[in-house]
Amino acid sequence: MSNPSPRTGLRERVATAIVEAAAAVLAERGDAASMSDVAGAASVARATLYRYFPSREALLEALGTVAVEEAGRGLAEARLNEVAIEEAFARAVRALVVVGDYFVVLARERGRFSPDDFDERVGGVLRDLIERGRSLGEIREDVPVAWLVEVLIGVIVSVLGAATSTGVEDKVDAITSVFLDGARVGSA
Amino acid sequence: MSNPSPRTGLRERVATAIVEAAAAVLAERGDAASMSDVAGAASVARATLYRYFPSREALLEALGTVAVEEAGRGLAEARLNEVAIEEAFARAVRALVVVGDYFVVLARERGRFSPDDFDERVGGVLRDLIERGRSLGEIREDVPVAWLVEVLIGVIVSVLGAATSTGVEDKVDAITSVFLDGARVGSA
DNA sequence: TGGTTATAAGACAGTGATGTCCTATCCGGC
DNA sequence: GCCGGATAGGACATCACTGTCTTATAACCA
Repeated sequence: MSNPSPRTGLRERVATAIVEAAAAVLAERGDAASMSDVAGAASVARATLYRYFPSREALLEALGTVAVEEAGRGLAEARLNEVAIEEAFARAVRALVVVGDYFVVLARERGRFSPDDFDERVGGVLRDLIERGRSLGEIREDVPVAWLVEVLIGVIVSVLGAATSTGVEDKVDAITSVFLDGARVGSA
Repeated sequence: MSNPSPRTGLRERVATAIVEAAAAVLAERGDAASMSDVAGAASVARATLYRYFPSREALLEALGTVAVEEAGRGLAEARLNEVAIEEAFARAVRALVVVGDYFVVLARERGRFSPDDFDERVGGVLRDLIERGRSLGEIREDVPVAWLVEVLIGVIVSVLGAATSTGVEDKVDAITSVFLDGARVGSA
């Protein structure tokens, strides 16, 4: 009895596998997905799913926590305010694209759980980035910051949903470039 | 008995009022909204709601049909291929913004009902518009058309969701301008 | 191999939403 | 004022999902 629980390693692996499956299923089918769907996607019996997460709410919360954690950590590690605006946007987008389905679910379902955490660690960071760009004269001021934040999130989610099997950098480049410079061919 | 059904005028009015309420509720709460929520929002008894739409599925389908119809009609009447690209995008965006909550629900829930109708009357039109812009050298070719279509839809939905109580033209201008030229301050 | 623990599979009750039905009431047309 | 259809409000069965539990089996560790 040296360890409090002997198989804590495996347990954590299965837990993350379940959350991963939940993210995939919820990203695709949205709220309509049931616990059976999640269990099936995770190749796990429904009872096992409930052993790991005592309720649907608990699973959703865990998923949201992981998503906010990863997105927030990625954004924090990106040192956005230490690089030029364009590079900062590229890093921010990359940090969120890497989160993948987790971020899609988070963006869609934020407000139902932990809207404060999301705002503090993701929304607020994007807002700060945009405002820094404004103060440098690089980001337009004729559109409310809140709209730009929503648009950026929306563009990321759209591309993540539309992308079939492209590499991460392709998506990051496309999102960053379209968000910053639009769909029109630049004069450059 | 000159008319097949005497109160057909009122009936239609109530029906559209119900669908309107459904669009508002579903746009805000998503799939989580129940028939009771819709009935409440429409200020109608639940039984009455079921008299007009025999099932939730029927209500959703009616909502989707109206949304596709209005969006498709607006796009068709916009004569997109008779004006310059920028004006065409503005008209397309306006046609979809005017649909409001209907379009938000449609964009979010498309694929669950009538994905073909949506593709034919909305998605395809946007795709054609983008491809015309490409052939004119005005729209970038380094991002897949499908992505651009999704991004445009995503931007519209994002702004519609973020906008508090702004006028339609403000939203249209912001969406069109951000989609075409991005969030960065142009060199112009 | 033997003992321990997680798991799969399924039965089960609780719950909330769906869809049906009924009755008193209301409202528009005469 | 009167009448017919529509509505509000609520009771009711049904259904799907949730969450709990049991048992036989499988996986793991020593």
